[in-house]
Amino acid sequence: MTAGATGADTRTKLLEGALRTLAEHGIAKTSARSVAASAGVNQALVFYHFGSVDELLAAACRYGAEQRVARHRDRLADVTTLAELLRCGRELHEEERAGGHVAFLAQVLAGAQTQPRLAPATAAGLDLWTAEIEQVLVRILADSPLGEFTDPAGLARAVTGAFVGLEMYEGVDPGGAERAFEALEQLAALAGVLDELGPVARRAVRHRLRRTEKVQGGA
Amino acid sequence: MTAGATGADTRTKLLEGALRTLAEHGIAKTSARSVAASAGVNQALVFYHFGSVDELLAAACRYGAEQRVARHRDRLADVTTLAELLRCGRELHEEERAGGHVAFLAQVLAGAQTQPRLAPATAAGLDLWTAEIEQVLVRILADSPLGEFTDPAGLARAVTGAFVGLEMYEGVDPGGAERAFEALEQLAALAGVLDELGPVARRAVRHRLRRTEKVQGGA
DNA sequence: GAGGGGGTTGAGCGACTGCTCAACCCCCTC
DNA sequence: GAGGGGGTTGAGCAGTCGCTCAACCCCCTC
Repeated sequence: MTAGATGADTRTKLLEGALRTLAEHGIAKTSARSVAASAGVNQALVFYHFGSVDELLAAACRYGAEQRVARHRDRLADVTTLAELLRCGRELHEEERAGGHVAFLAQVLAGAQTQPRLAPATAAGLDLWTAEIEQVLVRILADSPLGEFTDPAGLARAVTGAFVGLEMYEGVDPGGAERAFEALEQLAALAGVLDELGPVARRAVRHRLRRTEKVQGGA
Repeated sequence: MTAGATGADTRTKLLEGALRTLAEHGIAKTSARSVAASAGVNQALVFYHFGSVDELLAAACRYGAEQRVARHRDRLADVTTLAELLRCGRELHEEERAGGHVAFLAQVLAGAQTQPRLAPATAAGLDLWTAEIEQVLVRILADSPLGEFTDPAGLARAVTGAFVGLEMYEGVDPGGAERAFEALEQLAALAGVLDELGPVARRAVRHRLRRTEKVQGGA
């Protein structure tokens, strides 16, 4: 009502209103007026503080990703096993889905496909997760025979993409994500087997990889 | 121009116009007028043939998924290895991305998160892919020691979700999907190792799984 | 030739969009 | 007390939205 505030909290109100609107109503119905209403603020302030709706969404994307990553960083820091990483992802899935805290990323991600101005911010938001996951993967692969044959950065990107994709799939067909996570956890257990086999596996893997590369090179 | 046509091809014109508009301009800018313009048809026909924009999008989602799955079914039928499946996915990624033929699914998927009327059609479209992938997985796992420990249906859903997620990630940050696919292909090679180890691996996997279940049950 | 129905058309309604703007409030500095 | 600037407000413009509708064209049946 009054104008006594610093104005910085109006910015955050708008950012959080944008995240809420994105998650609840989707990017198609996210407008200056709907975000402002969710933030309890006049719609003209969107343009005063951010210049345009696109810039607000880009800022909200970064803001939301930073918040979420920071919130889960501690838990990810404890992960040292592939199985633990999957359990962590599953918990994250269940916790955040209720609050729609991951949904906003999916919405902006869809919008960014055809809106060049949103793409950099969305990529930055996803990269925040990818970087965090890469650190975990490096730790996991450090004392595993798999370590020398995999690229943690590429794998981290695959994990981030897979998580967002699964999250969206779950949104339109609830219940399937649980089975997917269970299947992936069973697969993760197999990786543990290689750890136990040790040098034998290491030699077998090396042999197998050479064959694979030959086949790929010949095609 | 003239009205001599059966009217059925106006329907398909609209469906393909919808797919084109979704892929090129995103769901936020997909309207009756924009789709009709892309189809070279009057905008009122959207409501005559489909009743509403939502219904057109739902129909287009099903139509597009069926077309794409049918187009790649033959190639998937030849896949008998995890490595081959990944190579196939990579080829599909590179071929379709140029034509935006997968992008429409991602767009409708995002819209369906908050638009209940779109969800069933989107889920059906994704399930078409998932069912196809599940068949491949069953074939792959048939004579592998992994077969008895994994759930093909859950895994298929994970694969579909991961593919769509990666596709969208690539859309906002091009170039990373290649590294992701390479990393996954290296991982797939490891699965082949287990095949070669045969009964030894089978026993080790069984042992490992029992331990994993115990840990999960205790937590 | 009269009638009818599937398919098509352009105009138009009310609602909503991004964005602008003059006016205003509050607080700080002179 | 005068002035100024950051922050806020409601009204308003031009454009697009989903959707409706009366009119129309073509072909088929009597």
